[in-house]
Amino acid sequence: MEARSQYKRGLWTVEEDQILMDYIRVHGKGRWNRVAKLTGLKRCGKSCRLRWINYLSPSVKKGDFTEEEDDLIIRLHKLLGNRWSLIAGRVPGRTDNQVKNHWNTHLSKKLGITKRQQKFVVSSPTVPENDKEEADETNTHSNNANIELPGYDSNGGVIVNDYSSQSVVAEFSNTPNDCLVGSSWFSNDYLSLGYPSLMDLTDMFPIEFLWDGL
DNA sequence: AAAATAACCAACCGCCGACAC
DNA sequence: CGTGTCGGCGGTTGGTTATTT
Repeated sequence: MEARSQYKRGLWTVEEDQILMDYIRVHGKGRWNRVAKLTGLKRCGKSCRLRWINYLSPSVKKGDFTEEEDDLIIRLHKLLGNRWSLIAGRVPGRTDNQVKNHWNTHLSKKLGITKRQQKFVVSSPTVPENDKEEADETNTHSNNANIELPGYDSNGGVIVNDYSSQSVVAEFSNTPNDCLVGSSWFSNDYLSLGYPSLMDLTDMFPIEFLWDGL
């Protein structure tokens, strides 16, 4: 058991960075809890790992996000929701922390998205009244309650299979109407209003499958 | 110039799943 | 099967910097 007080917290110094980089040069990545033991660095394994991944790794791109990166992140977030590691995996040189911070401080404001709207509720079979209203506005020409898609239930929830045991019915907040996914399977009707965003489709399909639609 | 407020972002926290024993 | 360790994730905090009053 690690005594929390034995480890230093807060911002990393240049000296600490150097120690960590030296360790990784010799021992490679991983086994983060050994760093403190082998180097005397007073940082816990988690802190070391995070420092490497988010800052020290040569693959990390520093500096401002470009318009292209912004656009990519926006599209990916529409597709994946708050799955920052998945999004970051598609934005070369950016970490999940960078993407998350950039979204929360810049892009969500730019798009006028509140935190509440970013979240979705799992296992709730009901649609919030506000969302229902918005859904109706955006989809007056169809009665979506009668539409059933593979993986969806008739209440507008999506049945998310984890391929092992249970299924859960997930409920989603609205997504913006302009669907950027090419496949007709993901037409606007299914993306707006009470219908789930594409977020949990990643639980049903490989990311590569969804990625082709971007 | 100083205080108050907002914005930014690095780092921490709690939780979870995989794995070894 | 239970337990401990490790790595990974998303949400949140808090320190620093920039801007406003």
